[in-house]
Amino acid sequence: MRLGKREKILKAAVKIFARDGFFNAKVEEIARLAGVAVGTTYLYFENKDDLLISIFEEEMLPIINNMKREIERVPTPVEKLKAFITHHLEMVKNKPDMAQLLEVELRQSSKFIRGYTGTKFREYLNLISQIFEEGQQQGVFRHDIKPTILKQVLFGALDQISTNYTLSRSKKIDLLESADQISRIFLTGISTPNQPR
Amino acid sequence: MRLGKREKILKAAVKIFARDGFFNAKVEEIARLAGVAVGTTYLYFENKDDLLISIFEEEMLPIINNMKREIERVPTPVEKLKAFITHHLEMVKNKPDMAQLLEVELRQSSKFIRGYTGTKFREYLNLISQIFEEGQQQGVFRHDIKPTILKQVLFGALDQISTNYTLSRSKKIDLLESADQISRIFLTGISTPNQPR
DNA sequence: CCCTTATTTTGAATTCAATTCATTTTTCTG
DNA sequence: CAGAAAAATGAATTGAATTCAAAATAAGGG
Repeated sequence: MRLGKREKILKAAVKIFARDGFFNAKVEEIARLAGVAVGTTYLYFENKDDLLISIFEEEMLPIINNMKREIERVPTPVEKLKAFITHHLEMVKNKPDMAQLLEVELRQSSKFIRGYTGTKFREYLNLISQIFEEGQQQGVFRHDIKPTILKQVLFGALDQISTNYTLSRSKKIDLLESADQISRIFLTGISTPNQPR
Repeated sequence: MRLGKREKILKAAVKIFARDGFFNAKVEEIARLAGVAVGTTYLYFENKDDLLISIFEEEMLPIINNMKREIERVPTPVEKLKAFITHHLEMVKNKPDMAQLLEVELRQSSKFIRGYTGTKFREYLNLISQIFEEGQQQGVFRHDIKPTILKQVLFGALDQISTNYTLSRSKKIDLLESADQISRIFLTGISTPNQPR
């Protein structure tokens, strides 16, 4: 039938994965919540891994689009990078279930582990390098840093902070403050030295 | 018996985990390679997770000690931090099996996921914040950055680079170059602004 | 409408590996 | 060396992912 049996399963999987974690989530539970038989799940997805990867790829779409919009809201590369950092951590705060899925659970999928990082993830990372390259062209960012390395370094930093936040039961950590600190470190770190006036 | 049945199992587990990955590794194989029965494994370790965590905690010991030695080799906080970065990535290069275990497979253990990060890991991270605090006291590092955040941000950056290296089949990535780039970004980022002379 | 064929769905049966535990083997003690 | 304690074994249990023969549903075609 047309009206999204696949969608139902995906929605259910997000909930169950978020509640129980990828590993403890039972395919049978997902099927039950979706209102289908276990076997049906395997009609739409190869296996549990594939289910997780599919969620990832699907959920990344709006996230990437949001981020692009957020970035284009401001004019300069410096502001764009700040916007990226802040917005990324805001997302972690606002959609903790999804964040947990993407940051923590995803790493448990063997497909992810085995090198297939997914198109959408790469696309997300490339937003960083694009901003950086733009800044280099305008002369505001240093030329002795490679965009490919920078994008990983910045993402790694953000991801570590996010993971830490997601895992810590008591949400004492102030993500907004973290965003500010990261911006400080990186913007100073990558900007061309001020001309001595 | 005294002569390390536990040790044998640990050694075997390192090999099998590295070869097959945590998830695909079979406890039976580990037992076979160690020359014991499956059941024996469960006499020394609670379960597969515990085996992984134990490897981690045990292998971290020499790594931390090495790192401490390496750091103490140089006098200034700036050089210490550079040493940390370089040495961390050198380790990744020299012990890829272990690196893969620690970076990638470890994240698949549900115990790790569920917040128990392990004492040794925290100790390793704290090496960073200690260096940084020392630098702050000496006035060479900025005071508007929190050591707790910096240690995560720097580790996250290193870890992302490492993971990427570990996963990429073709070892084209030059870790030494990455170390240099990371040093540049961070040292500029966290140092107190040069006095205009 | 009814029959036939194709498509979708089902859930019981299979499979695979982690974990358990009654039994056996080894070590220790007096 | 007997008997008790400790350590080790591996066949049996368990739990969950995955499969697949059978049932339900949809789609045509006359």
